[in-house]
Amino acid sequence: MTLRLYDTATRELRDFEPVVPGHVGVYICGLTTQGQPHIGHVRFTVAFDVLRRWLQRGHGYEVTLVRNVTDIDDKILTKAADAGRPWWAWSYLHERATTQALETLGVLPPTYEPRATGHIPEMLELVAALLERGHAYVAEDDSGDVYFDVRSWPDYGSLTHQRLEDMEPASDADPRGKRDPRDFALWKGRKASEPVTASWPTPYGRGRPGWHLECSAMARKYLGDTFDIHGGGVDLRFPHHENEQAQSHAAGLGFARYWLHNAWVTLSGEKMSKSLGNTLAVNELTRQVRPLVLRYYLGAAHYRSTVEFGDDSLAEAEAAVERIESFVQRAVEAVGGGSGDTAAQAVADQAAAAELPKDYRDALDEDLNVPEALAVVFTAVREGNRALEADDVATARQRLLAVVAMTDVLGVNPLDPRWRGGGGRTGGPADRAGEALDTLVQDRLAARQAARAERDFAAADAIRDQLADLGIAVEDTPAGPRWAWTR
RNA sequence: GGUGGAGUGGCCGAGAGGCGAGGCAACGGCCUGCAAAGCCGUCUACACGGGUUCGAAUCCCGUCUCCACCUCCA
Repeated sequence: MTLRLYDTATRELRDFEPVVPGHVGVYICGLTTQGQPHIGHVRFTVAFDVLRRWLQRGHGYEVTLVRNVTDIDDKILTKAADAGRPWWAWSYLHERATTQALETLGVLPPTYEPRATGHIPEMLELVAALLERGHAYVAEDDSGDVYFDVRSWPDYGSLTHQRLEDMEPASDADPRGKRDPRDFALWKGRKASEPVTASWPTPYGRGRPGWHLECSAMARKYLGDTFDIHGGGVDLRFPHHENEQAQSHAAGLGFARYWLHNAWVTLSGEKMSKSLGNTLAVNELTRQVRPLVLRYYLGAAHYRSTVEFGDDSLAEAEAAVERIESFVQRAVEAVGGGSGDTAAQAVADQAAAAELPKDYRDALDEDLNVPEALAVVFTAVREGNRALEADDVATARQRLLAVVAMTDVLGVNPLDPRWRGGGGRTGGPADRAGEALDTLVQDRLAARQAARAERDFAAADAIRDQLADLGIAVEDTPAGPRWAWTR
């Protein structure tokens, strides 16, 4: 089946066909570097991480994923100034924090992550093209601003299906030298109050890029004049993406062929955003739950559905994750012939080549229907558990490989080595401290087994209680007792 | 004012004319020294009012409520 994606521009599901057969170029934007990353940002990258993995694993495409960093804009300059830091230091600080948060959550790194400030010549090239074609003009007030002339571009508004006359002109915007209040800045002349380091020489005077222009310039540079997919959050549709499209098209470029937009994580029904101050930072939540659980939570809903963050959200996600993990763990032991990393690795390797169930493929092909794909995962988990109980090793093995392969595409594969080192529930000995702990716990478990053999259950339970107080849960299985972290 | 989205069982969350998605929670059973995990089963919902249809959560008309964008914002 072919992949179908919901395209914002046409408001319908469209069969996906890349420009270059076998290759897909994806440009996503939205990561800002004005502050600490919150789970709203992360949801966006998680959604497109699944898209990327599905394009690769499900369809064999070679994917070039470009995720931009807009490292200069009004907000960064303002916030940095307030903090008494250079704007570039401020931006880079948060860029690193963001990269780290995404890594923690298992978001694969993009193919490239270009910074706006590294692409000034490319942007000026676009400005020159737009001026030459009559779709831009230099402000007549000597400000050094260059504006896009929206009335010169009849198609303006087509991405978001709005007519120019219906748009409310930016109320707060300083009209400066605009011919029409809806014109937007391609380039901003330097103001005396702004640091010189935040300006570059141009034929129109010193200045800095306006928001929007960097994406047009960088997408073109790395993905070509016409590329496949452009993604971001719904709030970026207008003005950001509308303006990007207008300036790129007006410059004669084909630009994006599919527009994908993801919905919010809300808190008490309201969008989580920096301006509302109701954000949940990634590093705060990962103190409450394991990264794998947070990743599951953020990726479990359909990307175009709003997700409401509630008190029980993370606990539910944790229960769901543990259901998958506990099957995988039991199955690896039964099928892989051991519980060590070697057995797990062998299973992971085989899963990488395993066939994915048709229902699962169909679900993801239908505009990345992750919830439906997860239903297939859980069905396989149940069938696998049943097979384990019936000692049907062949079926258990088949379901195990399917579950591992399916969860891998969703970025929540419990066997993925990235979740080790404190991340994994099974707490496998990932380092020397872990090994030492495991040895000690095994010793206690042996003592408990001895007590149980003598039917001294009081003694056995005392050991279990002691371990429980330390956050270690003990489970008895046919293969013997097992321990795992409870938190 | 313009544009877009949503209202589903105790909760989360898919679906989009007929076959009980799935997860969590709860309850009953099996298993277990007891647990845990697992398995089996129970809880049969689609904002409201009309209509179309043999049949509507799904289509049509109307109403209500909520959210988002039009200004920085995943």
